[in-house]
Amino acid sequence: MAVTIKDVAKKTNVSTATVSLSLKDDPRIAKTTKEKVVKIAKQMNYLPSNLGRALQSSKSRLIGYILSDVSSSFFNEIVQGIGEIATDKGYGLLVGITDGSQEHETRLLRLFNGKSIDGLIVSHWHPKSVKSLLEMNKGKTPIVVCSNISFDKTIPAVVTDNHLGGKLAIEHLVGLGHKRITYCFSDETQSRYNGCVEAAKQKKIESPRLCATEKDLIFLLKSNKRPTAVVSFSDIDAIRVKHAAEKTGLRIPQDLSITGFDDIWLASLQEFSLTTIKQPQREIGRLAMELLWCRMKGENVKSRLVTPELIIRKSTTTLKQGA
Amino acid sequence: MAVTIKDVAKKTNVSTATVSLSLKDDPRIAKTTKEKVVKIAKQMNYLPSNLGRALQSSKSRLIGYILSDVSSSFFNEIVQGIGEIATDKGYGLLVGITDGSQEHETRLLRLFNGKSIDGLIVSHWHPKSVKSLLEMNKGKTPIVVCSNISFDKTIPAVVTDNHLGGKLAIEHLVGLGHKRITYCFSDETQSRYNGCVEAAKQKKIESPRLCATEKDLIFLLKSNKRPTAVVSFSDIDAIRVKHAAEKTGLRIPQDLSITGFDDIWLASLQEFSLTTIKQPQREIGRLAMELLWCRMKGENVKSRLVTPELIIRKSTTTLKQGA
DNA sequence: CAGGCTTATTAAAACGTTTTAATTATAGTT
DNA sequence: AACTATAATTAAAACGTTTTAATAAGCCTG
Repeated sequence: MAVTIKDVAKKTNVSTATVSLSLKDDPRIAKTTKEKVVKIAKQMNYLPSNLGRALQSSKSRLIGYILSDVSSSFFNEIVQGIGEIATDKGYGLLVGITDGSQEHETRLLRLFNGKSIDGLIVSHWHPKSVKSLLEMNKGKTPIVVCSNISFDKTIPAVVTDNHLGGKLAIEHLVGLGHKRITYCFSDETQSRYNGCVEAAKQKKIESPRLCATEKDLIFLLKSNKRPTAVVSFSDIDAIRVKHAAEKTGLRIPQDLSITGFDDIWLASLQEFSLTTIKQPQREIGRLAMELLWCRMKGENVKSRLVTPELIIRKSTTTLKQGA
Repeated sequence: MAVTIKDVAKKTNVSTATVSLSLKDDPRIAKTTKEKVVKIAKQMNYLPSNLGRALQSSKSRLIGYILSDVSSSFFNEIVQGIGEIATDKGYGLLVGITDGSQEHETRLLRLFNGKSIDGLIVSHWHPKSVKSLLEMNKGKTPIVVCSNISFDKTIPAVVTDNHLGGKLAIEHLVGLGHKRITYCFSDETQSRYNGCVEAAKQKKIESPRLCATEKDLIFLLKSNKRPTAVVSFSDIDAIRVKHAAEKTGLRIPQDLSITGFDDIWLASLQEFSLTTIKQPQREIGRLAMELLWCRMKGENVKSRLVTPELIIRKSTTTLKQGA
């Protein structure tokens, strides 16, 4: 149906080779022929089929992105960043959402493999997939990890400097006079909490306590040596903390200062006005794609730490004297 | 690098045709040969290349999805729904984010065209793209619209019954005793507002007033015939309404009832606890992909209205007597 | 055993490109 | 005029499949 290179060749009275060469402005073709071909090709609305090209070059000009869940606002921006650069470079972005299911994930990986993607960005993976990912990466499909954690030193990752993020939060709170700080809830990355611990040591306050559930937190908040501030693993966690605190009658920020992490859209809403550690998500996505691009060109690249930034809003305040 | 059908053929001492036929369990091939081929193919880890197939059949087994912005929680769920069904059917999902820019959009369309997608789902389009979309749809690339609005009767759409949604909101509020209701802010779809108007007429209350900006709303709320309830176009708008109301000293819901639309994740948060009209987003995505699938098989399909549902939370309450 | 049927297998073409190496045409030297 | 060097073009192969039509092999049947 669509017009092929043969059609153009026929119309121009020239071989397909000449058409191909002309269209990429090869110096071997005489200027006059080139012009004629280009003109007619445009006239016929000729668009080279990627399928043909892909087969010939065994490059599909497709890259894959695997994540577990788009509904977390966090990854939206990353997708956007990746898509932006991918489109710029003329690559299509094949998105796979695993929903956290390992079965979905292997299915996707197989699907992607069949599509002969030229590269893969991964934001989430099941332990069971690691082997096949490493294989792909060793083979012809370079991988870049774009997440909170990197899973293998042989695979470059774009990761926020979580350690620094933790430190920033603690330093901010200590600056406001806080001395007893709790860390909620999860600890996926390890390094955020570690950053907190290190900063606490430097600032000579007691090491922040780790608290895993709302229930534990409420218990802690009711004790007589309750924390005056909470560092949360994420903005979402910060909201959980806020709810728990309000349940025990504490007001934010007068009675309890809270910091988040990520700076998702929510954090800036008046209701929350979360002081948080911002990750430049879009930039992270862009960077991941840029790195992948380098790898696809065969260059060697190293992992990148991106720098988080403290955003001060209204969920933190100076410690009341005598509290 | 990868093992091809030829490799398998060689190893089995049989032609590529036999391998191909065997692998799809064609009755023409003798049982014994079939078994041998299948066994060896599996042994060699043979995976047919989609590129080869695609070229041969001029079907890429790729479908495209175009939206303007993933960061709106609304579309996340839709992507998820589409992706789910697409993967089920063995299709890869090519996602394109236009960011609202028409330039991006044409670039994406071109890119997708080059990738020879077998179908396209569209959640957002620039008026200037309509012509080329209609062309694609007439050609070999069926399109399904998945959005608040459908843009052409020749293209099937999956759309929430917005008219009903508007009615549901009004009926709920009237049931609570409200008689003076304002509609905020945008009116993209027309039909939500129309639904409101119709329900108002049926319930014999004055027709809801349309209010386009926060400023106008504040002015209205300060007037002595202020509305006692607001129907918002979206959950996000509902939050804007809430802020505006609080700015003028009104409490939610005692002084002003508010309904949202969509039921995004945010709406269920304690801080907002929005009464809202839920759209089954994931289901919408799934349905869109199912329809597209039918169209790709050549079947004729009609647009589908999906039914919204009233979710009652705490942002609406009975009208105080004498207000 | 020639002729006719099945059944099993395969050669070859096709899909749309790109690329390499070969061919042809042109101009330039003696 | 014969030859060579250069420039311009192209034939053909390759990429990995599927499919169609042809061939080959085996078995009956009269």
